Amino acid sequence: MSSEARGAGHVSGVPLPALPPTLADVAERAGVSRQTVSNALNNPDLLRADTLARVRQAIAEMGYSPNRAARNLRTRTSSLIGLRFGPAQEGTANATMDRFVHSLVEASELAGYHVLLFPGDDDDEAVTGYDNLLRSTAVDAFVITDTYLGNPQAAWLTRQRAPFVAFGRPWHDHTARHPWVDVDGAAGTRLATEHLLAQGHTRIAWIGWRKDNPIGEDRRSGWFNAMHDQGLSTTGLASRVEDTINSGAEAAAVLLDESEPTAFVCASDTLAMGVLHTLWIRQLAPGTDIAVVGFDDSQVAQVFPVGLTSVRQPLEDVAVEIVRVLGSLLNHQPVQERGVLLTPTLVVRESSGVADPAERTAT
Amino acid sequence: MSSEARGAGHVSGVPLPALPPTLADVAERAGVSRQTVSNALNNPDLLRADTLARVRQAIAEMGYSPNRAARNLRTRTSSLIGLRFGPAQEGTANATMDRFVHSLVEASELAGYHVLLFPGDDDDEAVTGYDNLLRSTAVDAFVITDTYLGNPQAAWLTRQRAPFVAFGRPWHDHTARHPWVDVDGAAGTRLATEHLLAQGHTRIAWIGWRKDNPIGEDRRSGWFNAMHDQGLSTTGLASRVEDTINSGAEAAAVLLDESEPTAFVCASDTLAMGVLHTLWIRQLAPGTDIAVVGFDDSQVAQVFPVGLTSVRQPLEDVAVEIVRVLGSLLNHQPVQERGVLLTPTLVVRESSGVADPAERTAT
DNA sequence: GGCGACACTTGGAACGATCAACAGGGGGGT
DNA sequence: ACCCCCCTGTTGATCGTTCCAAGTGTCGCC
Repeated sequence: MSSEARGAGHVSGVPLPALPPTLADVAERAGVSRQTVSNALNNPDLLRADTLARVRQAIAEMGYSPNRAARNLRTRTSSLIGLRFGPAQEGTANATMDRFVHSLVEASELAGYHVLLFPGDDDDEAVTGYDNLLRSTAVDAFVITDTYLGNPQAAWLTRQRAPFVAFGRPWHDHTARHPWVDVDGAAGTRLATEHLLAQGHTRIAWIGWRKDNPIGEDRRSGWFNAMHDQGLSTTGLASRVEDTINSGAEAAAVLLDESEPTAFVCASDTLAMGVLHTLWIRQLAPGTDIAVVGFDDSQVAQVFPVGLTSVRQPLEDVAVEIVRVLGSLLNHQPVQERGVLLTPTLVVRESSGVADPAERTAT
Repeated sequence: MSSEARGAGHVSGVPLPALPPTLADVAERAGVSRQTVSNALNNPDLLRADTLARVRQAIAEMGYSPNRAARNLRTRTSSLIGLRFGPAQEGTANATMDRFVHSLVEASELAGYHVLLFPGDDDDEAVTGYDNLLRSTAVDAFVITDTYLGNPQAAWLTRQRAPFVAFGRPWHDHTARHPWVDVDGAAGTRLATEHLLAQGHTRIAWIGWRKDNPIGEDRRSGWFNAMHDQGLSTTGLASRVEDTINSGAEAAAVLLDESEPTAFVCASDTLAMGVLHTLWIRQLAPGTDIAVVGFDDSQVAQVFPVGLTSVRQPLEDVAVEIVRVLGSLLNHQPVQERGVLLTPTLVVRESSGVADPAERTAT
């Protein structure tokens, strides 16, 4: 084992002693005072180069790492970001949350934060969770993920002056003043539609969610505007249904019978799976006879034998943005933008009719 | 708003003051000393009933909650359980991890713990993560989830005397002495096989993973033994492939051609999806012509038009067991069992040939 | 009435870090 | 030669809780 000084990522080969070393221990070994060691960690610029090196060596030799609790107590921070991890959404093909959490964990780590999960099946439980964590100063900030109509969580957190960033726009609440990060769904469906237009399709159908869902209407507008920009009619080419495979399959059947579209853009991969199902039943080849594009790039889309072309949300970027805004918030720096809107990409696979797309990505 | 005293779940309607109340504030209001308030929280038995009530009322009125950092510092605990949240496994139909994390979060909450996520793409990064969290006393214990052959994480944690519980048996390391909780995969596939046998199938094929995967071999043994218990031959009925849809589809095609099975038991839903694909191509109706059973009860299984019968791991129970063992470990109580093995259930859907199963569950 | 046992309560110290304020040394300007 | 200030590093106090050992009151018993 080398004895050279290493940085924060140091991993000692020896077992942890019963009581880990403290700042004072390191100070004594390095022949300096506690505060100097503290400065070596938090304000290295204040130290002379040789002193800094000496302290760092002592830190490395002893395998010292600052006690979290003590630091938290003194600085009134925790370096923890709270995230409600509600009940698993079984029964849908959507694993967006999973991917997002991964991205958030990584982005947080880079910014020196960790992610703390807490349960909460409904709004009341969620608020109780927020309240407990806030009162006990267990977390520095929150990330909230569902910003559906009238969600009381954002309003409650705002009232408590708790720092938080939302993944998702405050669709119905124009008075909301909290920072948010979201993905431009309309841009995604426009991308999908233009991808199909570029291949000569003119009768491109839409299968989306019910009208009261603002996210669904947003995605729909991308298809709608892309069509009309080309002077193409959308009459009879749109359907609004529940987000289930069966609904998607039925809607596709009806549209095929009544309007003879050559391509489908869907508000979700779940609906797109329904379309694929109908195509199979009718012996129509996805990609060759009829093109299909989904939304979310779910596991099903990736894994299916006929790869499903799908709009992919840049969740990694979303997480990075959220952490960035959170950082500004916590350092009392002004947050320039109220909201950040990111553009998704299109993952092209066989179902949209491009021969051997080899997982191409269009932007 | 009522002014009656409420318990720990109290949610105040008023915004949080700039500085939350402390133990001393509550003590002053209740006309007692700090220690008495502390006892009211941690050792209520020590207080006279009327004093306890008075203190509790003050706590409720002020919306007091003990400062986490101070408590952690003093007691050298954090009430946090560390869980590595590695890279998302895209490209498989498996969302087991997601469901497990949810269960763990809920079970932890009930036991007074929270779950802390940290990244780590490979073993080295994971160990670095463990090391940092341990040295800074940021977590009380760990839960580790992948116990594949030669995983150095368990050995490292053992060497550091860090409390941890593994989800998964230490398959290859018989010297391992750490506690673990796992699901009996063989029992699951036996359940699946016997379910098919009960419906008159005798030529039941197996599609599993490569031989070097002990989990796959375990699951295979359940099918194998169930068949032989009935005096049925398994010759030519087994296939070992990669865990992809395409591999499953190819294996199914070969088996159908060469051995004419009437049912398939698969080591994963991913492979089962492949089987379904081959059936579609060959115009064979799943459930009616050929029965199929998967493993993991993934979203795909639940969501597919032809519901996929699948073995479901009792992840909720796994989480509860893990937290229980963790609790014993942290309270220095002896842990009776080295390992806990839980039995999965079978979720019956259309693909196994039962008419209108209506999501029945067999145990 | 006094004494001891018991039950409950109290003030002081400690956990380990950071904040605030200050001490000594050296260099530059007047 | 003097003053001042910057640079570097030190000391005492503090965050809010729990542990420790001693204090106070009440009660029963002789």
